[in-house]
Amino acid sequence: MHIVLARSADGGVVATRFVESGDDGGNELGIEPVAEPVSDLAAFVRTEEQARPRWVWDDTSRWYPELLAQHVRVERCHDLRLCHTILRYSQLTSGSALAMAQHNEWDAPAVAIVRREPDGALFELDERQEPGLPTDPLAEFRLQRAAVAASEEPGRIGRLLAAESAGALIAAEMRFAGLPWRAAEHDAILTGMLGARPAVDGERPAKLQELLTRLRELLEAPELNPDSPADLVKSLGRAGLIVTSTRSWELKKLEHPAIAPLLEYKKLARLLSANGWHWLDTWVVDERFKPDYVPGGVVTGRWATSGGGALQLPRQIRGAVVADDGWKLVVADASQLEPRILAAMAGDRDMVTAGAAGDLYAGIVASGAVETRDQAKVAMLGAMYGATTGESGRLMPRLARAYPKAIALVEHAARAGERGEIVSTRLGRSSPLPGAGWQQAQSQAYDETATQAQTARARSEARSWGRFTRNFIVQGTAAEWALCWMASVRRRLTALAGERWLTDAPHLVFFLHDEIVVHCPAELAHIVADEIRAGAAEAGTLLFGPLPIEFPLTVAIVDNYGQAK
DNA sequence: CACGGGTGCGCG
DNA sequence: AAAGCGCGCACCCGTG
Repeated sequence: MHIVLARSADGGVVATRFVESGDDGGNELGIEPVAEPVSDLAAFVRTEEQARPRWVWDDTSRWYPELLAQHVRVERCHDLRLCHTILRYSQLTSGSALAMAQHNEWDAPAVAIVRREPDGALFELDERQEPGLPTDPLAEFRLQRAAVAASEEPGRIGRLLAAESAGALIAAEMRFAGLPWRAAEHDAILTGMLGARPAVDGERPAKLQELLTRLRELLEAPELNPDSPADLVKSLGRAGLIVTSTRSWELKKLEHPAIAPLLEYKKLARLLSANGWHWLDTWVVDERFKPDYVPGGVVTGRWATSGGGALQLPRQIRGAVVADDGWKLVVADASQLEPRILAAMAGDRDMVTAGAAGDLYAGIVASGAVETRDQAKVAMLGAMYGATTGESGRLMPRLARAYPKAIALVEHAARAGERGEIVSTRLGRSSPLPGAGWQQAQSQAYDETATQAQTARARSEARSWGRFTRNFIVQGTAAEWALCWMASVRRRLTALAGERWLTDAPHLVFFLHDEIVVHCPAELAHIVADEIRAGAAEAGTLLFGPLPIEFPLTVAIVDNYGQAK
């Protein structure tokens, strides 16, 4: 059963039930649905949830947080906006009325309803301000059902929509629970590396100030601001150090007494500005880090974040992520996920076999394709990213001889992209088309009047788009695997919880593309680890059926995140 | 003063 | 060793 929730013009909530009608594939929605007003949303959802419906709503981020705040969880949902975006572009539904229709309000990104102030307070923004067209979830849901039903692969696209929606629920729940964060520990890390917090915001902490003073002396540049690349290049030049950029790896090649303190300054300045005390004040509230996850925020289907930089948490400060007393963190990451995804997608049995023993790169070396593990790794990255030069570019052909099926798959995706065509992931998320400027440059390149520079530029842009589509199928399918994994883990943890509320039982607290963190009572940690492993196996089957491919995990049971890996 | 592009670096 | 994919964020600096 589905229950569609909508907001009426007067701000009230209206619910409409759908009951599946036999085996018609879901296109027809059976008896004509009746809308009913809902006065107490939380109570309504809590009651109806016992029948395990799938809740249908415009944006999970606009409905679910307030339910969670009232301690109401839902098992399943259908996020209309996220699903609309998938169906709009998917090659599996390209002939549908939804895909053929003009762009409309469902193509617009969800509007954030809260913003975070530096003091940690939440600032409420207006509800969707843009006038737009009135959204009709019911009509949109019908269009989406029809698009899936008419697809040649309703199973695949249906699984993708379910996984994407589950991801939206998980994002809201992780935001609600937050990542356990010890502000005092974070402060201790900062103080140890930078010196005490300055009394006045904006002043440099002691260690940074010392480094700056030394740098200015060593470079004889009393006014130097190392945060300004232009200023730095100039000052280095006056000291006889000619550089075209101030990137760390570039500076490392130089021999000069100022280089070591400069690299140290850059490292500490980065820590201070990205994850210093200001970040701590803004994003950590009541010993929890609560970032805004953005499911589907990346074209490939990966999540993004908005504010807080949750997906870039530096290793330096992971020691501040500490489990509550009597609790543990179970940290699990999928080993070598993307190359394994590639092997599975291509059905390349030799590459699958190479990874079967645990270390795919070691397996590639054992097959004789390359000599060292580092070579295997660099060559695989080159294959997935489209390297043409350097060691990676040189090693790739050897990989192609050893694993023709896997390499042919990414080469095929690259050629399609170069021609301006669409490619798709395993479950049917499709790449966007290149922009109008790209198309125009390509057609002009074959024009007789095209200059050599124009032709070269067009070729370069074509190859660049080919690298994007080459990577899209792998990164996007890996993102699907991760969503299925996480959805499975969530289901298993919910079963484990019984009647206990979300944060009183094992629950997901972090997700990082191919890695998850579960916060759980210490005595359940080993059971949780088993469930996480079972979830990975389930995700593999969901995507690749009976293909005997393993997605091995590295699982660590720790007190703080810094201890993992 | 606000805005936006460029740079650099954190993560996968 | 620094090439090839996807991001977000802080900072600098030129422009309006």
